[in-house]
Amino acid sequence: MEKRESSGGSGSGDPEVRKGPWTMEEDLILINYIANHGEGVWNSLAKSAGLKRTGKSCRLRWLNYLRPDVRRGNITAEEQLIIMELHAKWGNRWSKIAKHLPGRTDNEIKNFWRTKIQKYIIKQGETTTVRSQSSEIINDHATSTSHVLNTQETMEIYSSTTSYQHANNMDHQLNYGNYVPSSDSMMMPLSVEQSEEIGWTVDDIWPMHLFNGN
DNA sequence: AACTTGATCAACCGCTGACGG
DNA sequence: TCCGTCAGCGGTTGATCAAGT
Repeated sequence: MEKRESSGGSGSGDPEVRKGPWTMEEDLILINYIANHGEGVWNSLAKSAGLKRTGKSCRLRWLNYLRPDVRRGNITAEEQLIIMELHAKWGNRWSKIAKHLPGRTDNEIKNFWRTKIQKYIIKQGETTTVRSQSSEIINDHATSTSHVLNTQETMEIYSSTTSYQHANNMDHQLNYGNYVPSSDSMMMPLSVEQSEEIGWTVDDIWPMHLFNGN
């Protein structure tokens, strides 16, 4: 990795371009700048803000982490159902899937799929018929009733398909955390507990940026 | 307690399509 | 039409942490 600067014309030739994890200071600069000037052309934004980052990096950081409407924390059972259903329909169109999960990013959904679901499916061996099959069943449950599924029910649905028959084994891997059945559960805000173990979080930054004036 | 292994996720890379000159 | 720039997307990597031995 890191053999050369980013492609696609969005990279700068600047040898001083910073890479790697973002610092709190960088986050603050980016948040403040966007709060004052809005999102714009990312390359010029990065320069104007005084960040030694590529526009691409700034955009990614903003979209995946700093945006105020980014919802962090565990993927709920309901969200998982949606992900599986849409993935069955569209495949790896993560951004498209993410549009149906308010507050979730394509990166997050992609990671979730790869680390949880795909791994499980690979274990089961086959995939193709699985998706449509589970999708149909999920559709039945999700659209024909107003009832919101809880974790147990979600797993039962998966278990009812031949290929997801061991899905109960996922239970210990999938941490549904504070899933709260609600007609609007997709919009449930992130709880404090969900991010408390990180040294600093976006929650720390947003109030700070407000106090920074502007 | 020390080491190994596996899981998670932020961030990067490379590609593609849209758009404007 | 061609070319350069940019945003956006999907795949991949690597750091970190937790669990297991």
